[in-house]
Amino acid sequence: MTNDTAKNIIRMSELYTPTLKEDPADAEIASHRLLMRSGMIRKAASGVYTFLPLGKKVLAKIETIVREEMDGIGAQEVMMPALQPAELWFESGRWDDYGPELMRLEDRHGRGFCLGPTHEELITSLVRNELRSYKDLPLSLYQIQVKFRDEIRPRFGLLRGREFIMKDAYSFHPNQASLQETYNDMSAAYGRMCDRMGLTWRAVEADSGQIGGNTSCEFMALAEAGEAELVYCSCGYAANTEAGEGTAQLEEYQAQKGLEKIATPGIGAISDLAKHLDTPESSTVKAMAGRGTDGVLTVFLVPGSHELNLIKAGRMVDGFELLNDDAIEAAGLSKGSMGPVGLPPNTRLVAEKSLRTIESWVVGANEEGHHYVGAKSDVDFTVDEWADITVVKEGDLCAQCGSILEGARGIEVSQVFQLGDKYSKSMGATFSAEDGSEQHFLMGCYGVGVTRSMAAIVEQYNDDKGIIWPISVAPAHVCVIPLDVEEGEVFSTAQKLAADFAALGFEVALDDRDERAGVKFNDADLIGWPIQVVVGKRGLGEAKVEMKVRKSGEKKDVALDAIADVLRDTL
RNA sequence: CGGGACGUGGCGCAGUUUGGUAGCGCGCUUGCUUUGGGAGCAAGAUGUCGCAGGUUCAAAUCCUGUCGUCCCGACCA
Repeated sequence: MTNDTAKNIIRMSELYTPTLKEDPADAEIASHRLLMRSGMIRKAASGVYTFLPLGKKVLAKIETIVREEMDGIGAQEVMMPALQPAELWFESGRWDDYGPELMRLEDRHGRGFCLGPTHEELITSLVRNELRSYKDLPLSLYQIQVKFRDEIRPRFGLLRGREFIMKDAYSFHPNQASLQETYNDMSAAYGRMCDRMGLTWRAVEADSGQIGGNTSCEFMALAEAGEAELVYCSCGYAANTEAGEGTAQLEEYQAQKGLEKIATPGIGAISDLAKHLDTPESSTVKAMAGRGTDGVLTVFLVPGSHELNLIKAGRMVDGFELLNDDAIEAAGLSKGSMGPVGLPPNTRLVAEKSLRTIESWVVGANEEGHHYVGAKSDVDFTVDEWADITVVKEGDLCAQCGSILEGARGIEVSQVFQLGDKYSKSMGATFSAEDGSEQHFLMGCYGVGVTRSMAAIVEQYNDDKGIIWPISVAPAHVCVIPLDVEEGEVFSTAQKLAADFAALGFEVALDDRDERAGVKFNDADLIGWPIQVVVGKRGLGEAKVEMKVRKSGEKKDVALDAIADVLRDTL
């Protein structure tokens, strides 16, 4: 055994891994509870965590996977500052647009800075001076670095922190074809990363949010604890519900001869209305009123079973905001019984396209305590525009193939965007094209939540005993557990096995603590080593050790001289 | 920011209703015994009861303010 090999063995007697018997009071979801209990992380403040030695090892594993995939598609690693001058954010306009989520501060001279929540500004300012010719394009740069976002509500441990580690990559292109090519390479690399981390995932169509741009795709680790909802279809279509499109399956309210006003005293909510009429919510129509920056009153009609998608509404009406209760009244409308019949003049009426599949609508009568049944489009009211404006949901029909969409929850572990020229234009980043003209770069940006991925993996790999790390990200491959650490055959055999495993290239932990068997077994299960090799007097009498596979729980006795081979075959 | 809950040794909690000067389990220290799934016995150490005011002879307990934390919502890579 060389000294180098010995140094690579994680000695539990010296390792700082304070495991907890009980769940911490402030941790709810599995990843938060188990990462805390296994001594991998500790909280410093709400949404701010320290990574202890084992947690740090897992992070390093994830980072290695990310690096290998980035390097593999020709992206180059850089390191940008977390502390960024405010001027760059003035240039892009995001000093104002980003809102309170941006961590702002001043230096002693009163100059403005922020702690970077993302790095489009920084990287654009970097390359605009040095990347001058189309001959140098395309170029992809990335970094793995800490980010800061002053989240409204940090939660779920590592899933939504105020400080977190992200891999962010940025690409620069002379034209759309080049951007598309890199975007495709990145997407493929992201899929491979998820696979290598062992995640069960789906790539979904996404909204591009605050980052800007148009084409965007999110990589979701499927998990009940996830904050995102998504729909997917057997044809391959998948989308975040905030971005996706589907056709709502609606039901016709009992055939009506014509418009009929009915009294619905005290009924405001769709659920109450549906109950009152003994009809499904999907046979009713809900109206939502708001105004954009142009001040025109706009009423959106969506099926009672569905929600209005405010992102889509905002895309149709610039600066759209829903009216509050006072404004509803001031506009001459009645909250709880709003509808398309008898709206104030000059109201813009937009209806969800799925509503075309039903003829006779149940709608509000714009009069408190009253609704209409049997309202018909083009007879009783006129829709100005039919559009996709609902939040898609499970059970809707796929916009691409017409099959029924399935629903799931997911953790957004990464996202790819095509930014276009949003930042190169606002920040004046240009290059000389082949024909000699000055053109704005087309950009892409690509993020991976490294710490979030770690939590997502635990969400998918745990049981009532603890974490079950996939081998690719485990803090070590195998833990050798001697049941006696006094001088003697048991301990010396365990030490030799650990050294042998390490010499063969395995990552090894040795639980050389003077603890009882139960403590070691429970900690090993909690920490989640993929393989445990137990060395005890009982087995050693027959020259055997016990190997336990954490994932399956399978235990078997293995002859000492065969254990290395069995280990290799199992890993 | 709205709604809800909670801050008591390192961790998990009781005690607060009805004020009387702080307790349990785990962990920690020492010793003996034990040793294949979170050991037993014995002896110990550790608390400005989040913080600041106030009421009272007396405050963990009542009142006011404040800070922190978690959950739901709005928001968001």
